[in-house]
Amino acid sequence: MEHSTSTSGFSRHDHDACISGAIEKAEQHCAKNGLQLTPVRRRVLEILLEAHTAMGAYEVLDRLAAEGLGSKPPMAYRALSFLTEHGFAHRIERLNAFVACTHPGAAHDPAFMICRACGTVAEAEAAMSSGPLSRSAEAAGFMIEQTVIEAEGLCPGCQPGPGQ
Amino acid sequence: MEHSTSTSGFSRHDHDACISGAIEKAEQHCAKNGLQLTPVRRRVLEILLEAHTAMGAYEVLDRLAAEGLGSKPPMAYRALSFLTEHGFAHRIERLNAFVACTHPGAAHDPAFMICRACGTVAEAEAAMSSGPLSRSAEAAGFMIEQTVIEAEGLCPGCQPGPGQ
DNA sequence: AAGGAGATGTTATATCATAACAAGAGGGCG
DNA sequence: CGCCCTCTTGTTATGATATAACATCTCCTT
Repeated sequence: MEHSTSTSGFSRHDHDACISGAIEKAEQHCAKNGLQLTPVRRRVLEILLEAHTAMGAYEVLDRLAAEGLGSKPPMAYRALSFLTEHGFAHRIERLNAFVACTHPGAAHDPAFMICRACGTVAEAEAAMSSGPLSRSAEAAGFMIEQTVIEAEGLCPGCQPGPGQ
Repeated sequence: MEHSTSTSGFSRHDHDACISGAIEKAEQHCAKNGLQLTPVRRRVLEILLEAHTAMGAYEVLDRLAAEGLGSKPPMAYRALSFLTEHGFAHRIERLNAFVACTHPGAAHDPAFMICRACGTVAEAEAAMSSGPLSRSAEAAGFMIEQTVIEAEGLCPGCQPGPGQ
């Protein structure tokens, strides 16, 4: 497996297209599965997509409140739950924060690279079935249901070195 | 502990020896590196080792308070910080909880298997350098400093099926 | 119109974590 | 010894994250 495009979070890209594309995919997925992408949910997804970085629930809530879409914690948490349950966003445990999924719809076992300097979060495929953890689990007889795989470090743009 | 063995790390082992061994290793490491394994720190490590499962900071604090070793959150958090900073314990991000390290001293990049039924946490070597995340990071030019690898699922003893 | 399912709005509270400052213990050294 | 320095402990207060519980509303179905 090789798909360097899945790690494009650190490279330049057409951000408007990336946002509208993700929204469109979410709409299609909801239409197909009888889910409601309500105004609040849609707006939260847009907010996450625009940020292109992990945002805390209260940070999202502040934006919602500023737009009159809700002012109490459950409003943000419920929208974020909906988005994460249906694969439109992911929770980053390390940061207690949320990030829009960069390739929604595709069944995946996500892994994240978090830049500690600029806060950018890039998503990659974990392909757990081939990893060392999977082998440990098999050896121990452990049945994996969900995985959290998060790497923290420096993205290419934030690394020191010649030319910086 | 009333029993010298228990089912942990998903397999039976001599729990008393596992505790005393870990404490001894911690003492040696501290002596060698000029660190102070004070009564509170030592007791918190023992508590984590006895539990052999992830414990929340306030759960640890309750135990400390019952023993007159401290009653305010910073007491527990400071001891836990010391233990995690020096590799005697690990934080489980998924659970906002802490677990004693099962093989302290060895340089490692830990991975965890968390049983959602019984709460047991087993530690495995992640061997990140050989995993898919490492390849994605290399492809993206991302410099990994720390990793969080946590699998949630069912341990052998909690899986449904014949004979259970 | 009645009823159900899902979504929203609100109150209150639970849970997890740290900033900031005061005070003690112990060592090194003039 | 007396002073200073560092580390640790003790305490107050607050910040940050998250959810339980219940009332209401909308829309669809019957």
